[in-house]
Amino acid sequence: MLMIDKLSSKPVYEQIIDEIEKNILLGIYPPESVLPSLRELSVTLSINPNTIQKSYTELTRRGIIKPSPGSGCYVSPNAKEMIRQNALQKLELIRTITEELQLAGISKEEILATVSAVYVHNDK
Amino acid sequence: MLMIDKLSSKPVYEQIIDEIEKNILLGIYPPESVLPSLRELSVTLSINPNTIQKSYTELTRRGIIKPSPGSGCYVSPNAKEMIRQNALQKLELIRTITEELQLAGISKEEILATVSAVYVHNDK
Amino acid sequence: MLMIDKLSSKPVYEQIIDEIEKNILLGIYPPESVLPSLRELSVTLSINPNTIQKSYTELTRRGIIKPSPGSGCYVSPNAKEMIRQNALQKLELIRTITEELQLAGISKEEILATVSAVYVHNDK
Amino acid sequence: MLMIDKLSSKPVYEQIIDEIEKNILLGIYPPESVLPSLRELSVTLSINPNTIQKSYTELTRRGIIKPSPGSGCYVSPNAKEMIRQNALQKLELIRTITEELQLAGISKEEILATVSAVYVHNDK
DNA sequence: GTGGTCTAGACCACA
DNA sequence: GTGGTCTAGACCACG
Repeated sequence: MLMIDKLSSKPVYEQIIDEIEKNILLGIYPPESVLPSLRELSVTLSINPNTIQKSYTELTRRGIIKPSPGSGCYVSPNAKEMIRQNALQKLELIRTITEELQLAGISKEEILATVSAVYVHNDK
Repeated sequence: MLMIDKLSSKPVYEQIIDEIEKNILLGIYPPESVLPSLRELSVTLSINPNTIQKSYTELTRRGIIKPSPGSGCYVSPNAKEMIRQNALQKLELIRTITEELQLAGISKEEILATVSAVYVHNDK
Repeated sequence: MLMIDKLSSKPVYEQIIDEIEKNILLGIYPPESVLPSLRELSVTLSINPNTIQKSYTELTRRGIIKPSPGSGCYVSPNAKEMIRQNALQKLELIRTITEELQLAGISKEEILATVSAVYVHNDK
Repeated sequence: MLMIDKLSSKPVYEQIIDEIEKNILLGIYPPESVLPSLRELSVTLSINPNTIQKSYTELTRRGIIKPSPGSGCYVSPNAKEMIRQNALQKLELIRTITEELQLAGISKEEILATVSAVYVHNDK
């Protein structure tokens, strides 16, 4: 099941992408398996099929899923690796925010502690 | 004075906010000093006055500047502290992104290195 | 017998057509020989009979095979010639793509090299 | 003016992409210039704004144009180079078709002649 | 049934 | 005004 918050400022289609990537990483959607159909997700999430389609199109462009019209959408064999590659681009975002924080007088230690806390927390 | 990139993906009004905050932190706009007028910025930056106005309104909301009807806007006495408090909220964003990166299989070291690189680089 | 990749972006029914044409050209399906039945292909390839049917219908339309009610489909005597004629239409597609490549600044030599490489490679 | 054939099998949004790329290559839309707005194109071409949007989104993804919400879409400074890079992927398509033609018994010379004819024709 | 394209019309943030 | 997102509903090719 995908968790979508329609009131979030993050676009719904991006939330769907993130949730599906998460499920693939967690093994809920294993490689080669079939994803829920556009219409099925549309009904269960109460979201317009076009919005789901937009998410699937982007996932396809990233090489994470593979659509087969008339058959369904399948998780790519190398989906996890593709997700990792796309995630690396977020490091650039980290860099940008860090620059802003530095300028505002936030110490390096505060940021490093925030990052480390995430890893420590989930290592339990 | 203010460096604005109209083609940036960051909205112009946010760029103006960031630039003014930067100038305050650098002491270019000292506490109690008067900021450039709406019209002045509008002309020198070739930017719609409504956009400047939006930036000033947001800076006022954050307690960083104070409007003085008829005589422009002034830098708040505690502007630097207000900027720092607002920046702290961005740490939450760092946390969210870090969680996504962790799930995608990015190591803690990669993120810490990215953050450290920013501080090392600007300490030169 | 037939190599079908269900995850290919090329529709399955087109893959079937191409594979059958290939087998005819290679002499695996000689003129006047009988083709595998709909049910047989459907079972061995795990493909919907409607899809096989669509391929056979198209091959019939092209004059490459001939249905014989009650006793399967037969390879036309002039099948190879019909295949060649249909292939010639693809030259038009080559022409269209070439025009686009030329406009984009791709040199003639790059395209000629690509084409020649295919023939050299398969002449081994 | 963009030439769009709504009856073509090629999707309208792809035709729009191709036409805009063509105009950029021809210098009709110079680097840094503003493209027609979504609504303007929608009216002049009698095509739904969402379809135009889809084209602009893809052009943005390819790094050919740069949207600036509230201001318009601008041609990237390095648009021509980005178009060339994307065009190179079409060489792979040429390769695939050539393989099919070879299998069908089409000689290398026929294909080379087709390609050369395009360049000779437009060199006049 | 599936994914892919297109239209129509609405709402939002931004300039 | 601009681009971006979303909904609603239709049609197509494919399996």
